[in-house]
Amino acid sequence: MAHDERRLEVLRAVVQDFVSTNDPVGSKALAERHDLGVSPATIRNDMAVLEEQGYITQPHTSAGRVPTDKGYRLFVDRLSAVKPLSPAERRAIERFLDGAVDLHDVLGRTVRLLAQLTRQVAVVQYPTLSRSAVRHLEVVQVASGRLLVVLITDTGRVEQRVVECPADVEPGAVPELRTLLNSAFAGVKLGEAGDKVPGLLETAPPHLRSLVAAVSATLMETLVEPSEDRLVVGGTANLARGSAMDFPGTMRPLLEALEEQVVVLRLMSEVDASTVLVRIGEENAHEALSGASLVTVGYGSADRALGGLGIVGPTRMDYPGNMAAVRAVARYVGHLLAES
Amino acid sequence: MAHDERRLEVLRAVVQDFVSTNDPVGSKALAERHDLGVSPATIRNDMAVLEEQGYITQPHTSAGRVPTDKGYRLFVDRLSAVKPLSPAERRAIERFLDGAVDLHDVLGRTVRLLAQLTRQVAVVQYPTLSRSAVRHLEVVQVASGRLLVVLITDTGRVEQRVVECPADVEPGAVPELRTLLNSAFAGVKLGEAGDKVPGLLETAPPHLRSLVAAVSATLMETLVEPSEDRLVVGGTANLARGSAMDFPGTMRPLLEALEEQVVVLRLMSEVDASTVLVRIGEENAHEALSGASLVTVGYGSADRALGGLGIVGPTRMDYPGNMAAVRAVARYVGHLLAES
DNA sequence: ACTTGGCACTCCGTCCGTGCGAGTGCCAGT
DNA sequence: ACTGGCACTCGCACGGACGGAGTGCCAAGT
Repeated sequence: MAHDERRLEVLRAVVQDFVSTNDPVGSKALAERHDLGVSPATIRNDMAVLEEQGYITQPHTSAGRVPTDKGYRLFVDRLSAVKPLSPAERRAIERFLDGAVDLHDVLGRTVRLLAQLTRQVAVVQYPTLSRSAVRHLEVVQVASGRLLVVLITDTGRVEQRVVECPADVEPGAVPELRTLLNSAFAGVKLGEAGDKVPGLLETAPPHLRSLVAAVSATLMETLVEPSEDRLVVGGTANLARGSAMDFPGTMRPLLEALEEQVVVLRLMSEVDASTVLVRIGEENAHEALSGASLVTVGYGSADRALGGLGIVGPTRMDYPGNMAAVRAVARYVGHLLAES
Repeated sequence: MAHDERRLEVLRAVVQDFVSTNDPVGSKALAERHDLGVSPATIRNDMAVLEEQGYITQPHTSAGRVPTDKGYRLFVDRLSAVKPLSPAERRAIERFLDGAVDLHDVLGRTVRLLAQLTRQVAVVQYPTLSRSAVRHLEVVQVASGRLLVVLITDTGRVEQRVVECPADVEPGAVPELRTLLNSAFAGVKLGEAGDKVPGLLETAPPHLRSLVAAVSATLMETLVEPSEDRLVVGGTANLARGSAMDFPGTMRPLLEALEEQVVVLRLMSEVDASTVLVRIGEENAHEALSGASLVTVGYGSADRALGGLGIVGPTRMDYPGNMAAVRAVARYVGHLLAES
C-alpha cells in the first residue's frame, strides 16, 4: 500500500538529511526540505512507527531522529540509487593513477585517491600472494652459505627472502638452480605451488637437491603466511574531520585497528570483485569497528579477485557516493594491474 | 652563583612535573614534591624571573606555570640526564626485532617497537637509496619490448621498474645485459652510479648499447628522485591518547603531515647517526608541526647513516626517556642491517 | 642580600537557575 | 486517513555567584 511506501520515503529523507547536516532531523524540517505531500503531523506518525521498528531513534526525548544501523542497512539495500561519478571525478581517477611506476606506487596512489574522493580513511590490500602467479624467481648468492631469493609475481609484487643453505654452494650451481626453479614454477599460482615441490625434488639433479629443498621450504613458508598480506592505509586525517562526534568514545580503537591490519584484512578477505560490500556499525562484530562502516570491493580482472580495497568511515556517511567511488577505483586499478 | 643554579633546578622541576601531571604547576606544589630547600615564596620569585626570561609562561593570570619551547630546549640541552633503559625495555627490543625476515619486516617491527616504547607516533625512513650500494641487478623480459629491472641494495631494499625498450630485444641479449650491468654497478653506491654510465656506454658492445641506455636512464630516474624515499609511520593511535589537550587546534594537520611524508622526510634528512636530534615546537618551522616535538637520529653503521628514525609527539613529552629509546632502537637496527 | 610569611587580588572552572526553542505525542476535527 | 492545535518534555545556551588555586608585593626576619 501507499502507506508503507511513504514510510520508506520518510526513512530515506531522514538518512539523507542526517548525513548532510549531522543534526538529528525533525518532522518539520523534513516536510520543508522534501516534498512528501503530507504535513509534519503525518510524518511524525510515520516516524513513530519507524522508531518502533528500529530503523531510527532519538538521542534524547524530544530531539530529532537519527538512523540506526538497521536504518542505514535498509537504506543501502533498498533505497539508494546508484550515484554516477561526476566527470571531474572520473578524470581525477585517471590523472591520479596514470604514471605509476611500480606496484607500490600504484597502491599508494590508489589509497590517496580513494581518501580524497570519499573524504574517508581508505584501505588497499596488496594482491594476495596465493592468488598471484609466479612471473620470475631470482636467486643471488650473497655469501658462501646464503642465498637471496626474489619472487616476482604477475601483479608486480616482489618478495625477497634470505635462505640459509645447509652447505657451501658450489660455483655454477646458482644459475642452474635459477633455471630449474623458474621452469618449475613460472606461471604457477602460488596457492598451488606447494603441489609442485615433491615432483621438483624428484627430478632435480642430486647435487642440487638440498638447495632446492631449502629454497622451496622458505618459499612455502612465505606463502602460507597470509597475515603477511599487507595493507596500505591512507587518509587517516579524515578521521579528525567530523569533530569527534562521529565516533562514539574516541577514535583511538579505530586507529589501533587500522594499524593492526589483521582485523581489517580479515574483513577484506570476504570481498569479491563484482559486488560492493557494505558493513554497517555493529555488523562488523569487531569492537573497535562497531561505530564505523566499511565499504569494500575486490579488485582484479573479472575471473579472479587479486585483493580488496575500500574505505572506513562513520556510519553516518554518503553510502551511494562512496560505493560508486570505491567501485570505480577498483575497476580502474583492476585494469591497470591486468595489463601490466 | 647558587642563585642561578637553583633557578635552573626550579625549571627542571617545572618541566618534570608538568610532563607527568599535565597540569600547570604552581609554587606550592613544587615545594611539596621536590625538596628544593626553600619556601614557595622564594620559588615564586624564581618563577617570575624564569617567566621574564621566556622559559615558562602561565596560561592565564594566576594559574600555574607551563614550560615554553625555549624552556624545553634548555631542559633538553642542559638539565636532562641520560635515562638508561630498563632491562625489560632492552629485552623488548631484542625480542621485537629478532626474527625479522626481510627489510620491510625489520622496519615494520621497528616502527611498532618505537611506538610502543615511547607511546608516541614513530617514524622510520627506508635506507636512503643514494647511500646504499648495489648488491645485484636483475633483468627479466616480460614482453617483447619490455624489461623488468629489479635492483637489490646491500641494505636489502628492492626496487623494480619496467623499462620500455626502443626495439625488440634479441634472444640471448638479456643474460648478456645482466652480466654487463652487474659487473659495472655491483658494489657501487647509488649516489655515484651516475658517473659510471658514460664509461659503460662506451665499452658496451654495440648491439646492447640502446638497451643499456634505456635501463640506465630508468635507474637514474629512480635514484635522483629522493622524494621516493619512503617513510613508515606507526602508533598514530597514540595521538588520540592525550585527550586532545596536547595539540593546539586539532591533530588533523599533524596527521596530514605524516601522510604527506615529504615534510617529515626533509627533517629526517638532517640526522646523523651519532647524536640524537631534538626539535621542539616552533623550531620545526613547519606549520603543522609547530605544536609538536620530534626526536630523531640516524641509523646505520658508524661510518654512514642509512636513514633516519624517530618519534613525533607533543612538546610535553618525556624527552630523556624518549631520547634513550630512540637511540637504543637506532643502534640495534643499525647492527641488524649491517650484518645482513 | 636573600629568604620568608602574610595578605589582597585576579581569574578560571563549576554549579545552578532560568528562559528559549525544537520537537514530540496526543486528540479532536475534517 | 490526514491535519492542525496544544500541552509537555528536554537539551542547551546564557548569566551570575562561588570557591579555589595561584600570584605579586610588601614588610619583617636572618
